Amino acid sequence: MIDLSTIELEKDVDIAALEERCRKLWDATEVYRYDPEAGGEVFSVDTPPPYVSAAHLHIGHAMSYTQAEFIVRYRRMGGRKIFYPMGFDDNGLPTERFVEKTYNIDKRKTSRSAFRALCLEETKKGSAQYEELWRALGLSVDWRLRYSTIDDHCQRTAQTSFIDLYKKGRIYRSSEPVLWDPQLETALAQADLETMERKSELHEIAFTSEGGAALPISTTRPELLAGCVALYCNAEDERYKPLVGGRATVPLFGHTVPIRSDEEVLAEFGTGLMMVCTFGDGEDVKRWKRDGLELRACVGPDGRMTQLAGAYAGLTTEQARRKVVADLKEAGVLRRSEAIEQHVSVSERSGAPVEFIMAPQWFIRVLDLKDAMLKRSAELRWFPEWMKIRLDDWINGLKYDWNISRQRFYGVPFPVWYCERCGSVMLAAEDGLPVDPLESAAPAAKCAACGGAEFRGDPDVMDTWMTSSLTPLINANWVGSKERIGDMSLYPMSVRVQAFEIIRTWLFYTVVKSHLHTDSLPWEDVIISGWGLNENGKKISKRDLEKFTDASGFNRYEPYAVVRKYGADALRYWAAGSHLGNDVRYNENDVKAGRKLVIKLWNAARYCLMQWKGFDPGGASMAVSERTIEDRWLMRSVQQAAAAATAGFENNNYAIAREATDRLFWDTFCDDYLEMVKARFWTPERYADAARQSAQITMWECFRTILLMYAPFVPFITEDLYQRIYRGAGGDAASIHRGSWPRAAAEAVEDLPEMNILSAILRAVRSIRSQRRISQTRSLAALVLDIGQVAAELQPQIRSLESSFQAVARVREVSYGTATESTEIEGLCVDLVA
RNA sequence: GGGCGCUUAGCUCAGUUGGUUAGAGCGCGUGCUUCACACGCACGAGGUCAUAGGUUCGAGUCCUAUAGCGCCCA
Repeated sequence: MIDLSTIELEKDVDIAALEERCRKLWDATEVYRYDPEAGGEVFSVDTPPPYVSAAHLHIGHAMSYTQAEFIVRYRRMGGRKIFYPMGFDDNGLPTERFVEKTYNIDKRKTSRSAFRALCLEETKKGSAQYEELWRALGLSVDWRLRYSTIDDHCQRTAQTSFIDLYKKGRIYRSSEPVLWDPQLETALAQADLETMERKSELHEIAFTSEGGAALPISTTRPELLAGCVALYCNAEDERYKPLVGGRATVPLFGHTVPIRSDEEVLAEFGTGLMMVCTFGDGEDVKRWKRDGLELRACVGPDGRMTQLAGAYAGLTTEQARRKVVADLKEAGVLRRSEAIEQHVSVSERSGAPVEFIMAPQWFIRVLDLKDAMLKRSAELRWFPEWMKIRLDDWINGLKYDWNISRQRFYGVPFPVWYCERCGSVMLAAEDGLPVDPLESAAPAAKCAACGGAEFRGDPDVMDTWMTSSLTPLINANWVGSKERIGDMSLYPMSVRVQAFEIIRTWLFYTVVKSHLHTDSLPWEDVIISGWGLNENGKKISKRDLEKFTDASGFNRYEPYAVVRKYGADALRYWAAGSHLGNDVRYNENDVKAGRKLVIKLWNAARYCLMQWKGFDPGGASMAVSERTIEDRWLMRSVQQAAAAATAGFENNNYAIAREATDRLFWDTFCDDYLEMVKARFWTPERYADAARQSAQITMWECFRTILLMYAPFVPFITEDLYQRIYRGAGGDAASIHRGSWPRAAAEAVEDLPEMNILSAILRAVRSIRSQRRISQTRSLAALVLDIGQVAAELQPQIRSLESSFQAVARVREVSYGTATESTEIEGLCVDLVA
């Protein structure tokens, strides 16, 4: 005999204490531990390693990580063996930028090792903060699987990737114009660019032909005149055709450049004459490479004009532009200037407009992989499906090979040395990775090519995506690091969950890497989440953290503050409200709704415990056919809701599951069912013991199912109630989160059309009481049923439900006669007699 | 300029393959001290589904165009 009467739930739930109890329990019992030896199919999860540039965590981060976690919890309850790691990206530009700002450091005036030490320091602080938040939110991560992109294992993986691709002939080193951030002074990849709209001026400037004629060109960048190396017109353009092959003189600077033509110059655009400089944009680069033009680099790596710019040397491009325009005007060769809206490519990290700079860099050849990548994209299962187009568009729009060199300090070094004499490349030995070639000697004493004995380590670091594109291989311990848990049986991983703005970077690069290294996809499914938006419909950002602190010091965008005020379950509940792939506007009120749910679950449990007096959950069950109609109806509702929730989760659409569970718990279970059965306990003299037992067993089973259905969303309250009520009563699983997700019941409950009559009466009675301002619970004398107009076949059903009517109407007797209040059942009228 | 998404109640959002009278939460109004919960319950008000056409017996749902918003790319 299991005695439930010893369980006591205090009247007011202490949410903070409850969540703390759960965290301790989960830690102590290692509920979320990945056990390679356990049975069941693996479910492995690849989630974004966030940048750890410290204190910028907002409610949007909390939302997106929680959404991914709903799916993990569902799979865990479904019996899958979960591999759920957490990574931190503490590598690359964002961290460097953060450190530069925090310590007010100029990277040119410090050493690589000193700077890296500061980065590591910040990284440590940041990741500790993240881990604390993730734990507070109840993310069911196995923290032993933590990685950070700067740790030895990740560096080893990234360097191995480099060497593998080098040996496969996928990587080449080339000195050519590359996308350049003049503020951070590093090369960039196409994916590191953003487009910015700005106001600019289009100037029409006259060059001079050999015959002395004015040749006007249109440009937004007159400061590049010093770097002008050619003029181009369309090959069919009659105006300029005769000049092709000749030369033109550049105004202000006086050097002459060839006049050439090709098919692509638009005769209709501007003056039909185009100036090519080294380098203004990708068009210039293309012609320079194709036609073997001269090189006149007039902008340096620091974004300032070079000596080639003569009087303008040392000025920033902005300053030079203004001065050149003024000088052109004075020289009388500026024909007109027109204000225009311009779209410029800027560095995602610094916001600075990019330049093209000549520098030797490492590239991964990807342009020849477009078709293969489109095929991979088609092989992936996308949730939601239409997100696939975003990857396909990106692949189709690729213009450059992937430049993986960055002229920065803090990142994974290239495992490469160059022979000082002949420049040959020497790779590190794979068994000694990771290495820093600036600190370690080259692996051989002599250059294989020339016999030289002097080597120089590559001073650059890898693009941060070079490492993060390997997260599936990092997790699956591709390189076989001894200290790591996990092996290649985890690979390809089950799912990648991420937001859409990094499809072109993280997702694309990861697919590239897996294709090249393992000739496979990195994962089976990809789930793309939306953004949390602030009240203005913009993506929640750091700025919202600064803006929305109220008088009491509470900031509704600060996840910790929200957890303290409403509880982690409440925040999670809000996150579960957005449908997959959709953005959701943040609303503090929606978090409050989550808190209400927690309290409601608690109170429902208290109520059930009251009614379970004398009930032995370990005793014999009751066949469905022996239960009352209300009980069978509840069971059927539970089965239907569980099926709907399961279908939602199978499509990774957790919001559908939450909605189905809400309707079941709030409307069906609390508002209707519990009210219907109260009479069995309040007026026991009117009911057989079997009717009470039927209710007790049904409540016991159904409430447990409701807790299970809510468990992925509100893991704290459901765990606490499970531990207090069900665990002691023969619940075999140590945690509700290891319990089984409700599967389709073996014994399906049949349709119960007569319940429509009962709920129609319930609603009619509530309406009458409300109109007459009678308390819903006050016992009344009689319910009068007027069934004269009711279809004949319904009449026996109505008479058979008499005792149910008496219970829901809370009357002492049911009688038949004339009544005036209509119901949802055609012809059926009712009335109440006080 | 191209692509993707969005536009449904005051607010935040659902609305499955086209099918009775378009739903939920919050907010609002009225009532109920009710013996799980007033952080509650009941009842109610509130929508020409962005606009204009079209297909159909029937359109929030499908098609076309337009406008506005968001994101991505030139």
